[in-house]
Amino acid sequence: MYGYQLRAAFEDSVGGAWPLNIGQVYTTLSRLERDDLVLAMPENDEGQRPYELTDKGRAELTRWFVSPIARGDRPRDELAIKLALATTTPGVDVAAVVQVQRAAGVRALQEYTRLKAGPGRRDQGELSWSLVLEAMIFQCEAEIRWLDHVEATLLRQRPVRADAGRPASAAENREETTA
Amino acid sequence: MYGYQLRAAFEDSVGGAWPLNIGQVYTTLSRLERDDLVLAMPENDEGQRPYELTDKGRAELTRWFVSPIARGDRPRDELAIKLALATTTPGVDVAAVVQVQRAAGVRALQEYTRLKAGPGRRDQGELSWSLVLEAMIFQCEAEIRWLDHVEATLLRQRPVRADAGRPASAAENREETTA
DNA sequence: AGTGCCATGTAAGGAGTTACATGATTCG
DNA sequence: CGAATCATGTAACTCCTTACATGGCACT
Repeated sequence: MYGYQLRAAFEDSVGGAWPLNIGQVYTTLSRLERDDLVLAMPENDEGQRPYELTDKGRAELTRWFVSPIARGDRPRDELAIKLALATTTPGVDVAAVVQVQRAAGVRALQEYTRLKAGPGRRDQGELSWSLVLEAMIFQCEAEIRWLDHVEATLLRQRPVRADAGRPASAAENREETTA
Repeated sequence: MYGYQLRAAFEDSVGGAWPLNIGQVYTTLSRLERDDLVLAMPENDEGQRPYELTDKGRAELTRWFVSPIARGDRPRDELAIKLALATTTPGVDVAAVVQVQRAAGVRALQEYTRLKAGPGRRDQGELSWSLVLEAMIFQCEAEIRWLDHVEATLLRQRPVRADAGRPASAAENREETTA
């Protein structure tokens, strides 16, 4: 395939959930060629430059498919980091942070559910796209459950306060937080 | 705080789940200073260079705490992408990919559970660290449930085959897949 | 004639990584 | 004395992003 086709194939598979920048496709193909994982063919009559997998590239691809993704090379979970820092930073209303994020999660879940119930696609990418959508739904549900768990933990930790859920004022932050 | 302290504070909060490279701390502090979000103080007697939040920086920090993390700026889910591509790439044994990943997920979950039941830390970072650990547990459980769901969907799609779960051989990949 | 899509790239920058260099202090 | 830790940085690189530049081709 050539660059544009690769992007189209990727975005078709994930149903447009993660758009892929075309510029990155070309720079990545250059690196792959440099590392002998793909081979650039000469430009054809239509002005396109298709690439082929080398044996090394095919081996690497197979390795990727058959090895599990290690826990270690997962990206950091920004939400978990935010909550962890919120509990260790004075002057931050953790309960408010939890509530805001939970509401956003519920909204996202509704949107996903609406998409899933929606028209459905009549093309060959339907299966892969619905798998991706369901992955997002499962993740979103887990996030909401975790936030509920966090809230319960906080209530167990410090007893209920009358003003729980109220956002911290800028004034309080100025008074209580430091670099 | 100065660079080294910031890293220690971060790693304490997340319980060492995500190590933070010290080099990145300094380059990031430089960018933050350039953007007027922090202010570098002169080197003190112990040869340390503490930083202070500017008003702009404090406002940005508050904004981060009180706004939910948008769905759009989540990193791509490599596992979902792998499964999506596996279903659209000829010659890939999707069931085998699911099984390998599921087994890894179950192993990870056991490890997390062991950690949670473990000694526990007697310091002030105990709460935030246990929240992070539980976030990983919830995510891991969701991943396993999703993989089970994918497997069920595949069985509904194509009927059961006698050799399901068998990894694709390199030979088959060579014969059946293309760039 | 202009708009939009196909198709190829480049440039600049953020965020992350590993690796390296340098000096002070502390501990066995 | 040597090794580890504290503390500050730099360099090179990957991956990803936005933005820009260029040219062909099709459709109104």
